[in-house]
Amino acid sequence: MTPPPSVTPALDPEMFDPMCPSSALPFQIGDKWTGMVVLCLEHGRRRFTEIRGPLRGITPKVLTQTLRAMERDGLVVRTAYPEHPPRVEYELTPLGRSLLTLIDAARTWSRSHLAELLRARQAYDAN
Amino acid sequence: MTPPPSVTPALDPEMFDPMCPSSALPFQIGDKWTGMVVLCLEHGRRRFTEIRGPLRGITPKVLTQTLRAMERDGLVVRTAYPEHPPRVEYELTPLGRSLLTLIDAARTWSRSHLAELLRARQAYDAN
DNA sequence: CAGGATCCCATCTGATACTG
DNA sequence: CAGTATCAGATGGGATCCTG
Repeated sequence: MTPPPSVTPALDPEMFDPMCPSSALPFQIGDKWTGMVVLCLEHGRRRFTEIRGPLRGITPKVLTQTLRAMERDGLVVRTAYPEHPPRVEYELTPLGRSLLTLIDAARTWSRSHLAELLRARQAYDAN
Repeated sequence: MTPPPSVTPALDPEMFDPMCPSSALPFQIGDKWTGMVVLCLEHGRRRFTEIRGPLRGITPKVLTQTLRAMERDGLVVRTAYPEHPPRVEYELTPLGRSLLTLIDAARTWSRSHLAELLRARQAYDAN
């Protein structure tokens, strides 16, 4: 018997390619993982472990820190169900969802300019 | 005899109000000071000390680090004049100037949503 | 399953002093 | 003036182990 599936389709575990140079972006949403968490929650709520999947290598402690900070800032709501084993779901608030426009602006910038930045960096390092 | 004025009007030493909650923004351009440096250079090139003014409290070491990183990424060009005392000017490249659109997106987001974020934070901390 | 508790380290930032 | 050198502190992120 499979567990009841989330309302939303499963997250692609490789939605954040570690080889993608987005880590070179000259801007960041919140802390290191905040932007990726927002994207994980873009299409509906997710459980703790579900979010953890695409965030390759994040430890539970750090994910908890990230989610707590986001909850504090009103970006996500946390819902704990009194079950055993426990189940907790996180969902974007409208405020959290508003960050998507910023992430989109960042992506647009990247498509237009990131290659140039990386070229400049290589050229500089060649000397 | 006053020194030859920069091409551009002087920077307002209080253009970055330390009491302004922009430090609470859930996003950041580059490192801590990068976004502010971009804004300092928005209207033309500036000398090292000129940039340092509005960036209250930045040490020369950190400003140098910031500017070097920006030069590496092709965001600014550094021009040193062989004079005594030395004179160095920094100027945004078109790539660096392209960040202004992102900064603008951030500002737009702030105007619409930052107050709400701060309210959520206060409410959370009240418990 | 969803975390809490500890420990540790790298990085970032700043303070201070000095120099071509 | 525009840095460099050195040192100290804070902070963030991660590894590991443990638990309701």
